[in-house]
Amino acid sequence: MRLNTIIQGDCIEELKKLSDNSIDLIFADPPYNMQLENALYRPNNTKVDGVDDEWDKFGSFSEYDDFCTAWLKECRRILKDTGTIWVIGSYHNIFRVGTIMLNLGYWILNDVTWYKTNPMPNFMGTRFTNATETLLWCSKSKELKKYTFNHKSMKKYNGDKQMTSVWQIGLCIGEERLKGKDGKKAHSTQKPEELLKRVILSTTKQGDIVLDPFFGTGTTGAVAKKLKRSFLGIEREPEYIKLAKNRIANIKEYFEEADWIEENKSLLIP
Amino acid sequence: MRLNTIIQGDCIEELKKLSDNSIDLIFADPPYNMQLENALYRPNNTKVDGVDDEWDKFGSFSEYDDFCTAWLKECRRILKDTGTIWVIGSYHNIFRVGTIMLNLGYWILNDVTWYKTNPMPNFMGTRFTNATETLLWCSKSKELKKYTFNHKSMKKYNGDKQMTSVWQIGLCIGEERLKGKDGKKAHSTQKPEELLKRVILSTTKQGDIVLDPFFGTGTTGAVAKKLKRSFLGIEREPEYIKLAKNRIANIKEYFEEADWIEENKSLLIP
DNA sequence: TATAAAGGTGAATCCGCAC
DNA sequence: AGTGCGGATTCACCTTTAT
Repeated sequence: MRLNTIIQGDCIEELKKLSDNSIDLIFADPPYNMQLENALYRPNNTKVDGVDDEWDKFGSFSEYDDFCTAWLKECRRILKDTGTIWVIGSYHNIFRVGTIMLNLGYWILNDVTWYKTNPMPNFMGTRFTNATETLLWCSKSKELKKYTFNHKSMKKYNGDKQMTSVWQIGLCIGEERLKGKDGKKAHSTQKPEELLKRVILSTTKQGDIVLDPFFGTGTTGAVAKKLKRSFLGIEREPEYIKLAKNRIANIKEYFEEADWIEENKSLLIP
Repeated sequence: MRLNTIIQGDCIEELKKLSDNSIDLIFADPPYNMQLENALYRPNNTKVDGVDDEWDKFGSFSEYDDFCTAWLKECRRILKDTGTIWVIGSYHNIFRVGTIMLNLGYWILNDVTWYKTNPMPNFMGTRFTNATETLLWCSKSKELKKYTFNHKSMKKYNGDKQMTSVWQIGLCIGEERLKGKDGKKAHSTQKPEELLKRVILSTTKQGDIVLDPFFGTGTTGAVAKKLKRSFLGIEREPEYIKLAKNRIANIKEYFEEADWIEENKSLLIP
């Protein structure tokens, strides 16, 4: 298995080619199946540039369920027994994803809430501001208890208090947000690096292999590199792969990990 | 239909006796199916008094799914077209509940995160502190858009900023927590009144009928009374009913609702 | 140059009535 | 069910333009 590469192809097909029990961590940011129908306008009459990508369209709940069952089943097969998986979603899809994972035998360790510090408001005043996304962190099964969790590191990272399942993190905007040649956002759902930093720092050791089956513009790969983990990405769109490769190649600064290293000396690769 | 009463009996059987399109709001706090097998101990070897009630035990996912499908189906039948439903749960059950609701045709309006200000830590350091529960707020279907949502009131309640889907509220402890004759907590999962206050204030008008099919020790009834709404409770355990009746009868103070009244004059009952 | 004002934007299931 | 139109509706943060 060649590491630190991006495989171009269909997620399920490419997952099938990977070996049993070979991956330490999976981070998956699948399509949410948002079911948006009409355009949304702000109070000043500008149009919201929402998600209307083809990759987010499914014909029915049943189609979406079949898709998720297929890739989640492969993920469980290729995960090591000490490995865990993270799946991120919104209320549009996370309940279906959670049920499918439970039915496949996954064991939920935490439902982590990404509490957005700067969510888009509900302009019409018809609901509460939707301020969260949910991450499911799961082991392969209830019986497997030797999964990696760097409790001390996360406690230190959190100001010497045990980190909770609520993570207050801003949206990916500004410098960090990748732009296309037209100056517009290159990917409609790029995740903030801080989110991936917490994921990778908490649930991998140095040298572990992190797989992202919906690689997009490569936030998982970028953070893995900055934290000196190996990564493997699967992505269908050549345009995203191009951006991701360039992004990762240009990384020259690494995250400070002094605390983590201090607490995990025995895990370090010589 | 006699209002402001508690019906003793099986939740599903009693729901079946209620009329179509007759309820304005449902708040449901069903069994979570926690699947706790071994006792949990604190670092000092004291045992954690968790949920170990018979009513929280189900033989399998399928049994739990059947149970939830049955009561959620009845709830959808008895809700008015302008009504909505809230269901609270944890990661143990909320994904199954959410999927069942979607499959029954409910339409998710928000997934509200109850962010506990004082959650129980993870003593073993094996996971992140589980600091949330999730509330699903749903209408009967996608097409029904005339549900009650007191946007302005909630905005005022929240310091003149739109209220988000994250509610920071403490656990129900201290004076508010009902105790049995032995001084121990009377109910293992009593919810804080602040939670119900936000639910009822945001999604009912004065005089509306609020149904709680898992009434327990009556937090829903108590808050409904304090906010001058009518309530209807269903509860199987006579012991809980006794406590709830006494609790609600003793209420003499009402929540201040000046802001709400100011913003909703047209809705007031003469 | 510095500060202020104006404009843009983010995984969004976002109106209600008359015809 | 679809269309048209009057009217009510937003928060944090970053970028660009104006003073």
